[in-house]
Amino acid sequence: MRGDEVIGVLGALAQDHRLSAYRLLVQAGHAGLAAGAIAEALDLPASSLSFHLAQLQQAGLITQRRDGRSLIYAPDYAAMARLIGYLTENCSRGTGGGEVPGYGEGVPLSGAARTGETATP
Amino acid sequence: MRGDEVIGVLGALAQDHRLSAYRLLVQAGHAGLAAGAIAEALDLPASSLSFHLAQLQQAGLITQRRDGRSLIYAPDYAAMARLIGYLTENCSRGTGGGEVPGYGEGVPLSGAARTGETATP
DNA sequence: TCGATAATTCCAAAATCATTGAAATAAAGG
DNA sequence: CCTTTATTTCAATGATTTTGGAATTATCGA
Repeated sequence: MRGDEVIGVLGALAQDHRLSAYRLLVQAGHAGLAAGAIAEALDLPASSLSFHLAQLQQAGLITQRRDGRSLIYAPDYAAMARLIGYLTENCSRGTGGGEVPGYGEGVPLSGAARTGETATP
Repeated sequence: MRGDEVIGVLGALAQDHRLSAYRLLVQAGHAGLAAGAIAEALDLPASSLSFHLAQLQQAGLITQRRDGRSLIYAPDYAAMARLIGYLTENCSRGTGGGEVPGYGEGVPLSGAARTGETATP
């Protein structure tokens, strides 16, 4: 995941209406929710919600599909997995490579870092 | 971790200079870096960097300590761990609780979700 | 105490982001 | 074809964020 993509995903989630909408979609799971249902749940005007959903979609966090008159939004779990992978690998303890062996708090590397797993298989 | 704290941390990281600064500090590890060293590495005017470091500190992502004339910044790994925990528990697959048993991709619940931990209901 | 160094805080301009009503678009159902 | 329902796009407005120079604060060494 490139740095500018990460910024996009973080920025998309760093807004209360958008984080709420995303969480709602995660709760709804694979089936997703229609835009109207989200607007009602979050008590937002349709046009405001549309703006926020576009941001989430642009960041790759959610997908859109049409079902009759409704547009159904659902989470793209892979994007979140990639974000978590990035943060774990690039922004967490044991990541720098500059630590003096035997120094520090003695906490071993966490699973993904130790095994060299990446979030984008 | 409360929802508004998460927004604060995400917002703090969702800016390229700040994400770069934070990554630099993670690389530097526990020893940290002086503000001037960060400013030089990122090629930023001192006052701009100061603004960004304040944002990161306010979000709890970094700590500040004085060493002589220098102010040394270092990452607070626990804050990042909490963010990753929140995203894993509240924003990832298997988190909703609304899935039909036996349906879906057959991926089992992750640790925190399985044990019934919640991030702040 | 003075001068130099390392930073921050202050401030105003510039840029970006969020919000909303109204108009436009798309699909369904008479 | 016309109406209803669902949602997006547009344009205007207000709010927040980012920037960087100038002023300020803290520390050190002579």
